[in-house]
Amino acid sequence: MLTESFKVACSNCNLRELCMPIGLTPEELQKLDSLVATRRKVSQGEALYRSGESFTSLYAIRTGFFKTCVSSPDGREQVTGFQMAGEIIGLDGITTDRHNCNAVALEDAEVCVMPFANVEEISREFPVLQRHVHKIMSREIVRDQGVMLLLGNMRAEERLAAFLLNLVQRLNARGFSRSEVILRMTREEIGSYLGMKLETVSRTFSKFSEEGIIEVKQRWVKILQPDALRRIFDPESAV
Amino acid sequence: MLTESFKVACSNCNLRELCMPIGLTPEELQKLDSLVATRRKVSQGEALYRSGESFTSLYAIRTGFFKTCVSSPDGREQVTGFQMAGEIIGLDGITTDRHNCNAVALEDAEVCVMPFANVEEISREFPVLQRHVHKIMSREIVRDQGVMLLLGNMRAEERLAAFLLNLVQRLNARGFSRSEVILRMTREEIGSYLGMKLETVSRTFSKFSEEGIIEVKQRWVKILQPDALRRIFDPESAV
DNA sequence: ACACCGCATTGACCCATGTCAAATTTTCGC
DNA sequence: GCGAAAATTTGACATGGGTCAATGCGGTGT
Repeated sequence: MLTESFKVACSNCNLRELCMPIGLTPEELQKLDSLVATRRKVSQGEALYRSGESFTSLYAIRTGFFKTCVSSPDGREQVTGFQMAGEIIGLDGITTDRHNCNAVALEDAEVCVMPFANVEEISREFPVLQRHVHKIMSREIVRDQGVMLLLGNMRAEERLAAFLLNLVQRLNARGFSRSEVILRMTREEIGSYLGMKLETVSRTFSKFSEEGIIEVKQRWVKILQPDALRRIFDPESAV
Repeated sequence: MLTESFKVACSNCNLRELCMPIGLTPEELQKLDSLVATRRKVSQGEALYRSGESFTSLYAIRTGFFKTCVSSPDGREQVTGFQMAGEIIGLDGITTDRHNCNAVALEDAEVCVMPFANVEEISREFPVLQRHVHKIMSREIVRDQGVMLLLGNMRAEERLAAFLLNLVQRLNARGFSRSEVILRMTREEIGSYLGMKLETVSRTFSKFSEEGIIEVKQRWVKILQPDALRRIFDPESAV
């Protein structure tokens, strides 16, 4: 029993700085512990939630890697994001009390289930959490605007360069290498996210590889010249 | 003085059902009145806020029409949305305490200035407002995902059809015609929003016009066959 | 150890949309 | 009102990325 409560406590979680507000006092931290009701394991390929299901909770990713995607009425699928440990998913469900996209695990994963009623209740008496929730939602809005910029204005190479840089930057913030990645998603999923076909993704990887900017072997990618990627994405930077 | 306080009161605003939670008691309504600090007029072409400016307030549009846009490091501009009366803008500033996009009036406009500190304070003691704020942010996230789907998967005709349908639907909710619109934005701005060039926007308008689906004369558009537009956007619907 | 199957790569060709250019209409400052 | 500037339309042509098809690679289960 003690071990159980120990296990689901944010106060003891090594991802706390990623999910939760920073610089909390011990008492504040304790309040946060009641946010998380349970944990839930999601195995590779399984959905954490699906579009249309009723919305009850937000989820903090503890381990694993997810994609979120929406589909058009005629079945075309758009990946709207890739999420990793420490990120919060489920925000799309708040407006209509039903989820508006699918969240699928790209590798075996575990999430902290935070009933949204808890989140709202605790944020009312706890301004630091309230502000944090607002920031998380706003951050998602800003991220989405960045994706629109990619999709609306950038060419294939720029999209893929931006994608790789973003990915390693986030992995690096979690203690992984800033130059090597094992992609958890297929070429088709990358393409869907970036608004291009899987063949184009593959070709663009090959092109970067021929130019010596990266080294690719299937899912494994090594970034040899990060500055070259930055320059593709933003010709002015790092010139 | 009385007239002043009368003027900025949500409780007397005819747009209340659009901006604010519905079904409030008179006392609740009165609480809401302290949300809005002042009004601000923005004339056509002027920015309500710009990327990089410090964030202090959300804005409820009272009259007029806005676009929001982000730019890439090398200056390419992406319109991320068009906003009309009753809609809330400024959410992008919450994450970093700085605005992350520009909001520009496409016609003379007036907004209600809601200092975000007020919003947070009042929503702490007022769960209905708290929920409402969360829903507004979530709605924006869902809208953005829909735009990603448009940009990532749809062809020019589908994008423009979806754009027109969305626009008249929102105007209709505000009491305007569901078949006639005067566009407040240029072909270039529509194109930027939809990820296509202004020439393509113009050509697609002309194509719809030749097919008898709409009638276009510069900024004035009349929708003759809304079902045809729906079918373009979603081949299954309304067949 | 082998065979299968999903994923990735590569090539050849094509098309939707971008690019460039010119003519026309509308808007707006003076 | 007039003239300049901006917005729109339309045409001719170019091209990035899509489509279709064949091959290669590697992980998985038996």
